[in-house]
Amino acid sequence: MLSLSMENLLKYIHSLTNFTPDNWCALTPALTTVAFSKDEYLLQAGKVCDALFFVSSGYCRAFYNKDGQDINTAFFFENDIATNINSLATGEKSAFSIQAMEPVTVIRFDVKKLREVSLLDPAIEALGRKCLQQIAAKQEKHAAMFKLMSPQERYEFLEEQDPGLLQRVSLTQLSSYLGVARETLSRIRSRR
Amino acid sequence: MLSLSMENLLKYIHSLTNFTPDNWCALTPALTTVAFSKDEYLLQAGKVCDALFFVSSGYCRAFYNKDGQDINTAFFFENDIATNINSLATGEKSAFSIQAMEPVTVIRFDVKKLREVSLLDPAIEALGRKCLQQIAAKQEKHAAMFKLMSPQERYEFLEEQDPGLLQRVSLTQLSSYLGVARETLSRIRSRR
DNA sequence: CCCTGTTTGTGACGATTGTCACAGGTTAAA
DNA sequence: TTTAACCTGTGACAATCGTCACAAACAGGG
Repeated sequence: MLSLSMENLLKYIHSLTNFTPDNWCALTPALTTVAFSKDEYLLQAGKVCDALFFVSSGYCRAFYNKDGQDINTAFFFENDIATNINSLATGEKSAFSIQAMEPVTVIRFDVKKLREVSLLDPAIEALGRKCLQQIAAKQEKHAAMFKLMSPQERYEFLEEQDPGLLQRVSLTQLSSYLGVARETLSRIRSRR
Repeated sequence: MLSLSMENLLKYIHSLTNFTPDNWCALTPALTTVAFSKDEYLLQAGKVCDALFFVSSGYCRAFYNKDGQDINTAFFFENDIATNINSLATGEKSAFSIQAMEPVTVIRFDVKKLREVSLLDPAIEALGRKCLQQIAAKQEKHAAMFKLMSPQERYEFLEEQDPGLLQRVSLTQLSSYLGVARETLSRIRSRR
């Protein structure tokens, strides 16, 4: 009997790639279900990232700390994958942290074990590539938002593309994600 | 006997992953060497991206067109891989173009053929994943630059991290890459 | 060598945003 | 209910940047 978290993950995997019960069996040794309470860290800046996290419930933020200030660069909701690709690939220390914003349950992919099981089953390698693609695509969208739009346009873009995010993330947290001061975001909201 | 371009590519591949002569033989059917003259398009906005380009000589830019204005989001020099991951993965039309800024020679990876040979040789799938990682890592760096730094800091960051880029890219082209007006970049330069 | 088109530098000015200060609201624990 | 901590709204002001206009420098073709 699968847990609810595992069922969500299985659905997610099937949306990406063909996956047989055998592939699933090969993958499961790399997986563990983990619960984080609010404000706990999934990944701390300065440490090497050695896992991917499939968010099953709750949500997280990724943030850099610049001169004592937090700057959010991503939010991860249900059925998103949170990780630091760079640190994962190179083994360098992570430049940002990932933190639970609510009580969160995730399925943790241990990278070391993932590498082992990838060798045994190429379907897992293929899944890894698909996940990477998803993450890269999400990054590219967010980056394009910054390069092409004014702060106000960025806000309006999110209203269209990701209204759920605006519902769940507080103004203070959202402001740094949009690259503006908290006060400016407050004014953007009030003038509409 | 391998061409110079192919030798460069082989070096690049070996820097990413272990690759046997057999792997190379399996890969070559997906490769062609292509020359572009200055201003020619490797990829046009509105068309679906069906290839990756390994830049062997010369350099290219990726740019969005917003309200008639070009906004550069990446430059690809020798031994970089230029493509649109999103369009490649989803089959959607590309939102940006890739254009030769000098006479350019590339090795073109045909995606359709790449998918065929990946099935035959898992080492090619693994190479694909490594390339994706590289591209995603590069994207993440550039995005972080935008989210964490002021225009002046971005310029100074490039001076440190990528001085070659500043040497080869004209002020006008560079300004949109840094997210500032041409005049502002000129002033940033003059006040140092 | 000159001419033409393109690129770069600079001044003036207005618009947008960040910063600082503080007031009103909300939430959760005592 | 009260209190304290936190989040949000708002005004004033300074700093930064974009826009417009034009001059200077540069590059390539005749």
